Amino acid sequence: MTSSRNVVSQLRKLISDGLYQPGERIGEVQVAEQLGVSRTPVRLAFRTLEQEGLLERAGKRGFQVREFTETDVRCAVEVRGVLEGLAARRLAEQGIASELDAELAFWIQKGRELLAKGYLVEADIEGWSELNRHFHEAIVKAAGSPVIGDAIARNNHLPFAAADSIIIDRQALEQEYRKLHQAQLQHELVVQALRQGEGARAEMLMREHAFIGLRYAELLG
Amino acid sequence: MTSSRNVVSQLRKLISDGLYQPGERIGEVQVAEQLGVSRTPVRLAFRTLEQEGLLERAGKRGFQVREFTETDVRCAVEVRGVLEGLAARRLAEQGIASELDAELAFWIQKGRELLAKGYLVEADIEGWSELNRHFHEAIVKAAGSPVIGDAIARNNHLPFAAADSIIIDRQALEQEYRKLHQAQLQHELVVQALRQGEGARAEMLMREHAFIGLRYAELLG
DNA sequence: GCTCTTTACTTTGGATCCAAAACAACCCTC
DNA sequence: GAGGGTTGTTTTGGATCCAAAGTAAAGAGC
Repeated sequence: MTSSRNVVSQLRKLISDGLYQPGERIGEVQVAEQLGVSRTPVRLAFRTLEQEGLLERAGKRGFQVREFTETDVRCAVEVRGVLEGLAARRLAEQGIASELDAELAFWIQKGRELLAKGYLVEADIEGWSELNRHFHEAIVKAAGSPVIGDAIARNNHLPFAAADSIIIDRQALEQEYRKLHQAQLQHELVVQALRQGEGARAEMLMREHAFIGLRYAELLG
Repeated sequence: MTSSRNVVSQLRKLISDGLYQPGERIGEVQVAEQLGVSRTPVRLAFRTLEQEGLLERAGKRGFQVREFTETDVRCAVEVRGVLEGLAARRLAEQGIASELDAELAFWIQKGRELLAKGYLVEADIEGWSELNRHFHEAIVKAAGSPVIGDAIARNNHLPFAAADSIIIDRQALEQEYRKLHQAQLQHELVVQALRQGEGARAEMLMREHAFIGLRYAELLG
């Protein structure tokens, strides 16, 4: 289990680092040697990564690294949007427990503090990524069924689809500050809607929020 | 590959047939013997089924059959609804090719023919399942990116979530006829919306359509 | 010279073997 | 009698071996 789990995550990293190019055929022995294990855990990992969508069957034999188009990226983001929107709507409809309310308030507060000084520094990127992930996870988790969370988790395996994969341009922290500021506002609006039991509004806000990493840059630049 | 693929689908069947109870621990050797193969393909299959969500890790060792609550079922149906809704909206927004238009028209026509006689016979169930699957697949496929289709496919691995898993009560074909009649109408409305480029309407119709197997019975009874 | 066939090599799939980890039962000690 | 440690059994994970399928290359026939 130790090694097997590691092989999966190591392979994920190798792929997203571009060591294995999209469309490139990927062999069991090759990977096994590179990671210093036998073929067995690699074979197991291939099956997992196939299901995750990072690998695909290459013809009649073996696997290849899946390649993603612009449209794929956009779709993956939209998929996350509708799924998180669904989670938010369900949550608003069933009402939020005071414990969850406190947790969301906590991450909202964290966001305010991070943005309070009016600009971004390098270290803030990690901080935002952290609070953003917690915020989204809290909502999805509270939606009542692991099924939605699983669907999101599987979608998030596509490296560009996860909520915390918001592309941050370290060269343009000024612009990124405005983007995160907007994201923070959206977080606060979502919480507002959740508290009021406004299901449709919470859903739409979450759906729009998913786009922030995708097409906000040009507007907020 | 032959055997490996088979092991996955055979196991899926054994699980959904209830031979392995939800929550029950499932051992590699046990399954291997039952299917007459060695442990290797079973181990591979377990990883696949874990990702599909039918199995889950049982503590520190092995797997167990996942159990699903009422809420899980409802959520899985809703997940399919929002995803197919997303596909339909994208499709409406980008416009449908004449080839797809013809295909959808074909399945619509099939549905009309099946329901034309005014009642259901046993054999119609299979026929409807067939055309229904084709109809849904055509829309999802045409939505432009495999990402949405993959997300739906993964969700459909939950046996009760797939569009063609509409529960048909063979004892009450009268009632089922009304249900399928309603489903047919919804199909036609979706096509209408798609042709008109009415994205939001297409989306909402698909989302509602997902519920038909779930909560229509009591109303149409 | 081109194509088809056969052969050799590469790579994956399945089975078996071995080691390590987990679980359970038992015994010993306090 | 209870708790903890130890031992033994079960089960999984990793490595290796063998067979089968696929691909590529080379040779023969036209």
